[in-house]
Amino acid sequence: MTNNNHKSISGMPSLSLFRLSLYLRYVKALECKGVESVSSKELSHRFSISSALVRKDLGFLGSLGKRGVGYDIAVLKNGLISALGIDKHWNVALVGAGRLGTALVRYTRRAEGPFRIAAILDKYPQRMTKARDLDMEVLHIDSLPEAVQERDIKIGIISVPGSAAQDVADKLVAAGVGAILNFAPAYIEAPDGIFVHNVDFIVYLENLAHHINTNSDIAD
Amino acid sequence: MTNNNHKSISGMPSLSLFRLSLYLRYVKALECKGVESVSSKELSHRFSISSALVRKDLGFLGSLGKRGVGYDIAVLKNGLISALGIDKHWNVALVGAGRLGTALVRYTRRAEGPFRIAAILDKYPQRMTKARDLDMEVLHIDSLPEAVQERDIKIGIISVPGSAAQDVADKLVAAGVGAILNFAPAYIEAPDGIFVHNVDFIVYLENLAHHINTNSDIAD
DNA sequence: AAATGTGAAACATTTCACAGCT
DNA sequence: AGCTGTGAAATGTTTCACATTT
Repeated sequence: MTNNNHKSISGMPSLSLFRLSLYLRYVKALECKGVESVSSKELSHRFSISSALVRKDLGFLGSLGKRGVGYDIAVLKNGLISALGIDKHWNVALVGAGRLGTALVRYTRRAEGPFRIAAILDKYPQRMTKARDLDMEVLHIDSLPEAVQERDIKIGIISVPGSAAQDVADKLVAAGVGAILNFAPAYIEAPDGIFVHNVDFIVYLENLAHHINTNSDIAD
Repeated sequence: MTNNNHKSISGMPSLSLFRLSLYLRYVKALECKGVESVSSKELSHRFSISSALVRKDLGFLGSLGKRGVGYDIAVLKNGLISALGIDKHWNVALVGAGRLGTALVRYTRRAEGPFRIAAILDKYPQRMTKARDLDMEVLHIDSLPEAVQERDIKIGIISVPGSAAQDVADKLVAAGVGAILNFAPAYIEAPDGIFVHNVDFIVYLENLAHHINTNSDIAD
């Protein structure tokens, strides 16, 4: 009975995948409290969705639940970790050692999860005094290819100014990463097969502005 | 012919709304270059979507295009700004003046958009030496209600540790904000009518890990 | 009795295809 | 000729409803 078999769930809706991460964090919290099992109903309340949707989401992991009982915390946690592909460590390169980049490095370390900042790079490594307390050398961006190869880096994080973002993305792709998380205020693209998430602060604020305007007419 | 009439597009798909922000940034860039008009085809290429979808999205703003020609840049820009509800300034409160918070403040200022950080708050304002170069007093979190009232703050940004996030969210809601942007590693909830975006770094990384695993079998 | 797992229905979003302007 | 705007079809996602299991 191996549990090393990566499920590799390709047909899962992308929103389901995001929710799996939320479930995992909640399940971990329950585990810390010593809880032994959880129902789709409890999860549905926590995240304001329907219990049927929770069951559909968890159905992608296989039949992990017990009818009449619920989901065993340990089984569910393992299933989620396996489905998310975080049952091993992932080395990450962070490009842009400014304030945001430094915050992200510290944040990743504190999370103590499967993600390791294996390299920090910048165009001006010597100027990055902000990053000094990170206990890690800031490399010049030109050493990206070697860093990615030698340190088996699969994911790149971009925290440079918007004007430099696409260029950095191209370099990350050329160096061989498989996915990019972009925090710069620019929509970047990558070739097929390279996954990109553009996380744009201003886009979220604009979204909220619209919602406030539309919902409750607080217009002036 | 007023152009102050807020369109208040309620029935727009939420993904369309996000794309409007992307279109706006691109349209602004074209405007700077002196371009006069743009087609749905060009926009569709830029964002790797179908041109029909672009036209559907822009259709929510009204019939702004000219058949056989395309969309006038100035007209489109105004339409997007109006639809997004950013044809006026929005005062924002940022809670959590650590590294991430400081980065977000500077980022917002640099963007020179409609969003103004009108108050920065923290549980330990005096300790926030990182925020010193922001040229703004860091207030104690207890003065949130007065700050929100006096400064007409409609949006709250949370950049505190995950354990404090829901508590801060509750305080923001009590103080009267209409929407919350949460960067803390916690899924926070708010009453109906208050919009929340949970932007969770780790969730994005887990998502990418899954995609890499699923797509190209780099699994050892 | 309680909760899962799942087809089928309902709903939402995207693409297709083409009529209608410029 | 070129491009928008838009019903209709296709696709994707969520909810419903209930048989099934503990």
